[in-house]
Amino acid sequence: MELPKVASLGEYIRQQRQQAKISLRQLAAQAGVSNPYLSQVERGLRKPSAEILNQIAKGLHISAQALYVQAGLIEDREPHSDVLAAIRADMTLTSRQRQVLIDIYESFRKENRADSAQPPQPAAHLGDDPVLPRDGITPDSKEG
Amino acid sequence: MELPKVASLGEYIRQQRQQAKISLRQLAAQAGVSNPYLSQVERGLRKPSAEILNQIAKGLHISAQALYVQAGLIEDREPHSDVLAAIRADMTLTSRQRQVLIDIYESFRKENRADSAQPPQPAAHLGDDPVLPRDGITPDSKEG
DNA sequence: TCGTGGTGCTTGCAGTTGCAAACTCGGTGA
DNA sequence: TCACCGAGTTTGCAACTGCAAGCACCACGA
Repeated sequence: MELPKVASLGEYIRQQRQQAKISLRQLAAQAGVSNPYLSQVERGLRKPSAEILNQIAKGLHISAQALYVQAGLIEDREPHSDVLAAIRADMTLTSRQRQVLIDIYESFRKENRADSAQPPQPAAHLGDDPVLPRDGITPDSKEG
Repeated sequence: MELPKVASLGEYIRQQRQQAKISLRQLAAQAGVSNPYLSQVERGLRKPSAEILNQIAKGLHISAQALYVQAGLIEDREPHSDVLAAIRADMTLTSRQRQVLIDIYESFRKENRADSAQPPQPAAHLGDDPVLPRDGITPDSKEG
């Protein structure tokens, strides 16, 4: 795919700028970028780097992530569930560990889907085996 | 975190890659970038665009935001370690499954803490053995 | 001693980013 | 009518990204 988002990225920036009631040159100055370049970005003629995006976000006093999402550089929400997003974002894990958790999680979901269309039923044959050290874990078995 | 910025980005990527036990070329292939360029990025000779960063993150199975933070493109105010919260909030899992995931996650973290003060260590001995559901899981452990 | 296949690194180049300078257009005052 | 000012835009260029091709090195087997 081309970059469908880029077009809207510029519009989004321009929109935000106009809502802030500041001129292109003003924003350019606040963001520390040149005004010609900002002009081109707003019109979708250039695809700004993340660094520039970051500066523009600061100039607009909005979150950089909002712009990254607009630019298609970040998924608005992680493609799958929040669990996967959280696992992926957890920098205290090794990639190997991450992969294990992801594999297990996905297999759980697949299993739940496969067993029947029903949501989470007993389906314990997987989780039945403690498998791992339970130290001071809070069972927290509140299933919905 | 107390991590420097762009300079450490390359090191961080290399570290993550080596922990995943994959070669530079492998990661380059998985990320869809050229291996010479990835080499330069890892050595801090080039500053990758957000798009490339995004692809590298996918190749490493880590969140793009983690890399953006490393690159100094995003302020690190992401509540990244919400794995437990996400797991607990996931209604598609059975409580058993939840418990398994939590156990594993806790053990991973404990292990990383115990092995040394450093966050992510090889620590493959846990992740290496799937331990779990061999139903439909694809461990996908594509290591060397 | 070769050849083969695996690392990672260097080089040269096409394409892009981002900027400085200069431009157009509309409004204001003498 | 001028000159001036500020809005956004166009142009030309240095600097950079990212890739293809190829290099250097090492381990292994014939």
